[in-house]
Amino acid sequence: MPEKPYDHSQIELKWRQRWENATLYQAEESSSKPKYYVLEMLPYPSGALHIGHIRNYSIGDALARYKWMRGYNVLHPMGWDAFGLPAENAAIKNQRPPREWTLENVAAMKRTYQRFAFSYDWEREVSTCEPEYYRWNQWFFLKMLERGLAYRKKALVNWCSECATVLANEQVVDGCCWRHETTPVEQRALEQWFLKITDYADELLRDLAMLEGGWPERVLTMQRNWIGRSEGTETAFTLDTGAPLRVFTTRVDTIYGATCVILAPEHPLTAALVDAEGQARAKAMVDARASQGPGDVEKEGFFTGHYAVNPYNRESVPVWVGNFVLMGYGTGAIMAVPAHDQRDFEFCSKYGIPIRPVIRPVEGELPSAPTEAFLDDGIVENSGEWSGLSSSHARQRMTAKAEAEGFGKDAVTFRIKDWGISRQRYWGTPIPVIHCPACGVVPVPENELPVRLPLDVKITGTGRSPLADVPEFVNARCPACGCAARRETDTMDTFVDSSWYFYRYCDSRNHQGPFDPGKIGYWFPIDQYIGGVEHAILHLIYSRFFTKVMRDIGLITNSEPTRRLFTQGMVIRNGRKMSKNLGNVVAAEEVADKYGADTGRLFALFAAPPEKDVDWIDAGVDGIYRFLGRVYRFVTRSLEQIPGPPGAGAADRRILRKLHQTIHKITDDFETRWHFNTCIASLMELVNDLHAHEGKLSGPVLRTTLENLTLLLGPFAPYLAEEMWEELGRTGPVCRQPWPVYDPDLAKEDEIEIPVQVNGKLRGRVTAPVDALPDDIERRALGDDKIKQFIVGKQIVKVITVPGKLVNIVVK
RNA sequence: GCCCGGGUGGCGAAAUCGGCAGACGCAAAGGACUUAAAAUCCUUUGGUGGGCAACCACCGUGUGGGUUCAAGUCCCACCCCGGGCACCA
Repeated sequence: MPEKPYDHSQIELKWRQRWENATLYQAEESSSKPKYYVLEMLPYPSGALHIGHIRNYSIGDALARYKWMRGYNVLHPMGWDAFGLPAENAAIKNQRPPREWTLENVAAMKRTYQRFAFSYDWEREVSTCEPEYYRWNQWFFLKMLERGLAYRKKALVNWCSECATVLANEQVVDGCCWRHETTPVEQRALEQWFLKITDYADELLRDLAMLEGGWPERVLTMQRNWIGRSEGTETAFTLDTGAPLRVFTTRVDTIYGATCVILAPEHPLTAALVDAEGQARAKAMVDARASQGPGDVEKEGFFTGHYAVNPYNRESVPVWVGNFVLMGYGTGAIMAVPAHDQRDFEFCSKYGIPIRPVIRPVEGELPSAPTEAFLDDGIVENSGEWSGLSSSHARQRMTAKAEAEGFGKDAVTFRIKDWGISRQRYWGTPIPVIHCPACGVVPVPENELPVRLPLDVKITGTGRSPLADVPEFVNARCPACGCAARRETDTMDTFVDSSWYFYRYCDSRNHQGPFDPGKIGYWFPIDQYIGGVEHAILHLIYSRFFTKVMRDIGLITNSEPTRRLFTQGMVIRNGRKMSKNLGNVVAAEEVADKYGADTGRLFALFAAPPEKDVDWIDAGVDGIYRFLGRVYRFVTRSLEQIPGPPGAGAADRRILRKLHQTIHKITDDFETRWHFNTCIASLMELVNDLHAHEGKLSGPVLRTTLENLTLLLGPFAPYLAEEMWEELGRTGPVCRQPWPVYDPDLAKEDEIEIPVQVNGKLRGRVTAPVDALPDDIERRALGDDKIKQFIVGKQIVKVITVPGKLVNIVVK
């Protein structure tokens, strides 16, 4: 039978048509099989998939197909993070309604997903911009409002003038907007809605321990730092006005070294203590901080003219205002201990404030004229009754005293702040409350949800929410008293949408609630979540928070959404992450046109191990295309050999050995480290061996080898595998065939070559049976002619024999 | 500054537990087929030196030390690249 050329377009078109209406990838609702929930992060529908997306989804898809073949009931869904700013920007630019633009993009991207044969259960598709979805955002918001987890306050917020909206702290990168990297974030005072993630700060931190082993250590560390728990003491100095001035410190053991107290410029006491000139200076500090990027900023401050009394030693110290003291952390005021805190040291040195050491090293002297702060714990000195105690001991005793005498207490502070979710934008979930002149803020009753986003809205991109200019939307009746009232016009941060979408997949058509808790009980937690490391703190903290709130509401029983997380590396091109914004994308469709989807998928996985960043260069894609063609032609021209008689030649044994070694390698990788680049390399080796033994293989061995090769290829190149399966006369989708079974006996070599070193240098090789005993191997090594040249006339000190690995002869 | 990654041929990479460095692929060179080209197939390909030759010797995993019979892999110090955090009291 002549070989057939590899026509990727024809093969992929044929199977795409056959799979179109199939239920191939649908998860079973009730099944005796073990469940497996594999999830890739849902994309923003920007219009086109690029090769960076393909890499992400090829990893998840290979895993999903492997798990099906291993007999799991697999849930592998996909959806759209469909709200967000680009739709509004596109609307301004092209005069297109955001919804139309978004739906078109979704349709185009869905076609690309299907073209690449990603195995999603599209019956469960979720799009966050649909009222059926966002009504549950609103519902969760009302639940949080009931529980005091959603609240409103006037706050200094991060404002991006480019987005014309507020940003969460997590969305500020290097002092600039995360989407507009050159636009500095300004501070503005606005009434904002917040979700009280700080109520869960302790639990979010503690439960990271549950994720240990299943999540990358790097992500756990980033979350720990972000939550930023620190234990210390809150204690009150007494101002000369008689008012208390509370400070937070982790080093109360150094308080006898406090030589001044410093307020944040926006601290309420600052305005109360200083004159108009001082207030102007403080305001200038706040503004300067907002426009400053990261990096070392010169410490500045001024004396308020007031003093405060240290509660421990009754000493009166000056009260300063300092630009480096943060209002948002601790109490917004610090005691400055220049001898034992480097920042305080810099500040006090600059302004001539005394530096008084009170901690000495356990083995050493109290420094007399320090040139930098001594930061370590040590022995407390010059501190009255506490002198002589160790730092940690002193902290406990001194805090206990504060508590007993009522001027202080144990305190824990967090770096994480409440999550500001108000956005002055149109294309997002309306916040379901009504502002009534009589009743104040009134929640929209549950049975009136969803509060629908009006669709015919003029988007201008100026300052306030476009919804404020839609009278039919704004004008409402107060649900409580019925009088005329104004609807909230802010919409929610889109990170709310993505905080719970993976629950909705389990029951995406439910109209009674966000989902049926029983279905969550079956599918959760997610067995494997796959996405970019750029979401390590934003999405991955918010969604953990939502899970805990949902649990406390009684909707679910799990405390964490995700058992295992895999963060794949970025695809870099021209030195930047591949992104439509940066205009450096390689379009998935172009690769599929030229080489086919299978080649695109395989190449994305072959370039590097999946956790590593890859610099995208097109060179190399030809090699993958050649490989797939080589496999296909080999199979088609081998078909007439397959009915041939059995045999037991050396070629048969060698191919079966290689086959089982390959099965072992790939299975092991799926179960452990996912180095699909080497999996593909091992398939290439197997195919190279097949070519080397072409014409020498018996029919049955040829058949079993080609069939298993097809199954091993299935998770990576689904189209070609399906076509080969059919050519081989088999039926049924490849992704539902049992995974090949590794036979260690067949994989075993019978004779191996063992390198022989003399004094650590490779000098020759001997062959020995694979299970030869060390004595036997050593005898062969010492008897080898080549080796003899290196040891003759010398004294053999010792011989190290590692069976199956090497022999090292040490001579003198 | 602190905390993670990483540095291996011309290039992407491999070496999973301290045991033959460079699997697999790209690119390149040579050859077969072809009127010719493409495609395909075969061969060579870390560096230096030597040999007609199958080969042989020496060097080689960012740099310098160390441990070990044996180091890309472990330890110490340093350099460079990428990422995260960065006045968090």
